[in-house]
Amino acid sequence: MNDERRQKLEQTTRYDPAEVEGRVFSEWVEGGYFHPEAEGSPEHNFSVAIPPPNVTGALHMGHALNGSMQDALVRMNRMRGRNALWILGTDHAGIATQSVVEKELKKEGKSRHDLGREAFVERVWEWKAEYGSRIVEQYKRLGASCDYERERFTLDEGYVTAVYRVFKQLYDKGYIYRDNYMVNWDPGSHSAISDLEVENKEVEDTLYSIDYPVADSDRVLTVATVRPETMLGDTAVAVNPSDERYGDLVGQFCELPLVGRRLPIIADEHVDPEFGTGALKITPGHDPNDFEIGRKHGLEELVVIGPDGRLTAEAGERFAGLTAAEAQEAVVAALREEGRLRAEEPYVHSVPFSHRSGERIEPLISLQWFCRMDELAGPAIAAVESDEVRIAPGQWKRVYLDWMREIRPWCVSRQLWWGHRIPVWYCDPCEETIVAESTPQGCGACGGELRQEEDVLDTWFSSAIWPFATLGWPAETPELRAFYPTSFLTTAREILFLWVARMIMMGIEFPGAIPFRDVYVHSVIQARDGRRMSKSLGTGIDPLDEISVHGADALRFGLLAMSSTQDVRFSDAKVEQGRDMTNKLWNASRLILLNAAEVEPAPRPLHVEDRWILSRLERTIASVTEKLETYDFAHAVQEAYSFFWRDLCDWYLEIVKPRLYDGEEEVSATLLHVLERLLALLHPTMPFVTEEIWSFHPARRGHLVVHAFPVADQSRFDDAAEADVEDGIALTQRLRAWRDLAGVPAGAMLVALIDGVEPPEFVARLSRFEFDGVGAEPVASVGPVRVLASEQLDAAAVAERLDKRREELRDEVERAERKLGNEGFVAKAPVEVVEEERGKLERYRAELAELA
RNA sequence: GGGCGCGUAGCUCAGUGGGAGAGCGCUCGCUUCACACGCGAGAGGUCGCUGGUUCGAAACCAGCCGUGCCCACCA
Repeated sequence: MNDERRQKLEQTTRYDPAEVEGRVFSEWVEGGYFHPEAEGSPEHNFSVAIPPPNVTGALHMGHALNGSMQDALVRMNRMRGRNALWILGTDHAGIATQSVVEKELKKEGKSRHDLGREAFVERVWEWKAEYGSRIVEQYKRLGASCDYERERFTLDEGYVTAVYRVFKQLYDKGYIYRDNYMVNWDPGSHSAISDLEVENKEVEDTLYSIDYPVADSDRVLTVATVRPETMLGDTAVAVNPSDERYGDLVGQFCELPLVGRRLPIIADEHVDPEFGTGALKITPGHDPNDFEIGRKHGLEELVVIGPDGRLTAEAGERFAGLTAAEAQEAVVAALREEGRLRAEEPYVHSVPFSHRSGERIEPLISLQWFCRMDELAGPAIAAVESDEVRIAPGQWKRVYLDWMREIRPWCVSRQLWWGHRIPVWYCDPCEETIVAESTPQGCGACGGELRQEEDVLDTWFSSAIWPFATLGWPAETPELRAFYPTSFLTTAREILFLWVARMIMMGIEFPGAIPFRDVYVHSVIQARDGRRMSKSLGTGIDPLDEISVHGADALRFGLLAMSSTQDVRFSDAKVEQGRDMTNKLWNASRLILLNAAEVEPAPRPLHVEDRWILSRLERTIASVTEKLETYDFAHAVQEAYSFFWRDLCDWYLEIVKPRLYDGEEEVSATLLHVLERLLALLHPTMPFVTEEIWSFHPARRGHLVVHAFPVADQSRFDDAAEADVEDGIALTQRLRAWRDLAGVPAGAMLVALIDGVEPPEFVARLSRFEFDGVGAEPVASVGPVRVLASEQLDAAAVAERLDKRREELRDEVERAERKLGNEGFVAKAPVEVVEEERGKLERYRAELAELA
């Protein structure tokens, strides 16, 4: 350390993350530490594919937690000398990105249709070029050690190749097909969306009961509906086959009010005889259940509501052109007028909404592309059942399996412009359909001109191949050979089905191997009040703000410390605890670095406390490592905290200060050794402050980011030293407490004698006692310490203190006696437990006798 | 309707069969030569309720109450 550096260390009494983080991060990037060569095998390397954030996105707490966990593991494995790759990139996020640019256009008074498809897509690319890297920059603020040189985008050139290859192969296998089918139509984004993008919410509607007259009879069938406007598309009325009330009507017809259409009365198991009158109107065009029933019975599928949410000509000229809401009003009015409305009552039920746009889903029949999932699901189920892919915590494994076993076809087409345009071409003259990986020259059959499918693929279709497409698949790249399968994936549970399940299926189908070994489903960080963190609710907490105020290490520590398997509320206190820790790390390091003699770091124990701290250090290394390896980040960081704060700072540093100030070589070497190992241990979770401190460490040969990760040295475990020092600490605390309660001034030195074995030297010093007192009368006992009378002591306060202690001891003795007096306990409890209890009882009795 | 969680100190949370813990907050005392983002000492809990298993339950089982999430096509 030169004079300038030493001066900086001396003068900086407070750790300043803002001054450190940018500088240190640049050093890492310039050092190329985050960019591994594509060498070695996946078994020896360590790789993680980041859950690609949306290009439109800003870093939120979920990313920050997720990133802190991934970075901890990537850094730990990099320090272990493994080739560690953290793949970074962003997702084109079809609907989200398209909406952002459409909003921009709207400010200019234009719509995407004014621009036309090509110009609009061009415009989105421009937007992406300008704003799309924001979130990547934010990951850097967090300290994420991603490979920024290998950044990918789900719409970049190579990625499109991979997506088209996948589509074509699934099509050739017969999994992908086109069909007219009931889909979730999102009127907000004007597109079909998948089941997984639908969110059910409780809504209060009105349940209308409507009389449908039975043809050639004076009977009526009363049906109930919350959407009377859909009756215009009714093509049947159904009853349960076992329902005796209607048995004679099955096969007959009734007449649809307002329209006059003859509706067959059919029998279907799906109808619940208990609900309402037990008669169900069937609208195959606008209700998923009715659609199923309609297909089963070969009913006509009338479309009376169009994709624009307005009634179609099919609904009759009286209603055509109205919005669904207007039509509902008109239909109800007309029914009332005709005396067909039997009842209206408030009705609470759950209704599907678009997760994307928030609008109420309009179930529609439309021509879409689907992917059959059964065949893909089989091996993906087996992989998880056999723990080839391990999902933790355990309950999520079952959730995954349950969902996979019930998997349904996936609607993969979206009526958007921004995304992977589906690689299908149609030849209108000869009605040929061509699926190809690249644009065909013309129709092979008739040579005619081709027209590409207008729809794009669901964004999740491209994210499903993320772990291997990012490594260059379908080309056989060195990256793919070195880093696939990846090692680890961490994710929020909300995308377990949307993303994780699909990656497993695609990984097995295409590269032919699972995409990752371990999946860890992390907790959700809620707002401080327990609500969801969300921008629209105004409950979001910006990780960048936290980093600006407290530093990235503080936020990382806080998030890891508060994370667990259950959802937790964001805790400012935990981030502040992390901030305090960075500051204290800095200051404890200053104490060591500025005072240590010039020696090589090495364990050189002279006293019991030296053996103790070395033992505690190695045990902490073992334990923290084990917890990181099992994704128990919360306990990992809190245990490291507790070793550092309590063992090292509160006790060891206080104990050895005099030796350190004396320039003793042994303690200097030991402290430098402890500091080196501690910095390395903490680096994966608190990378900035540890790297910065390391830059002042005399043993530094290179950056800490590639320093060896410590391996616990079990030969330093020392039960005897730990017991002796822990006893000394306990005695010190009792003496301090005794002083406090007896009202002794903090600075006063007391005199005492030791009865029996001398405790470690530090006990007297840290409790401000002199154990060589002579001549005076003993006034109290604290363990083996006989406190002697002196002018510092107030006799009344001492007496009160003694009374209190006697009271405590009597309680303890009584408790232990009661327990040992229980025959069941003595007979059935393990011997060690009983022996331990006997030992306690003896000690309490002895101390009580002393005080009597 | 099915499934999964949670209910422990004022707050946020650990703790899964042998004497209730952490961080923050609170009280008292410290300008002790690394750190007041600090140091020392404290106060504070019938572990949601009821029953059961056990020598022993915050922990295991059952029921109840409260609360959160996921899945599901009863109009």
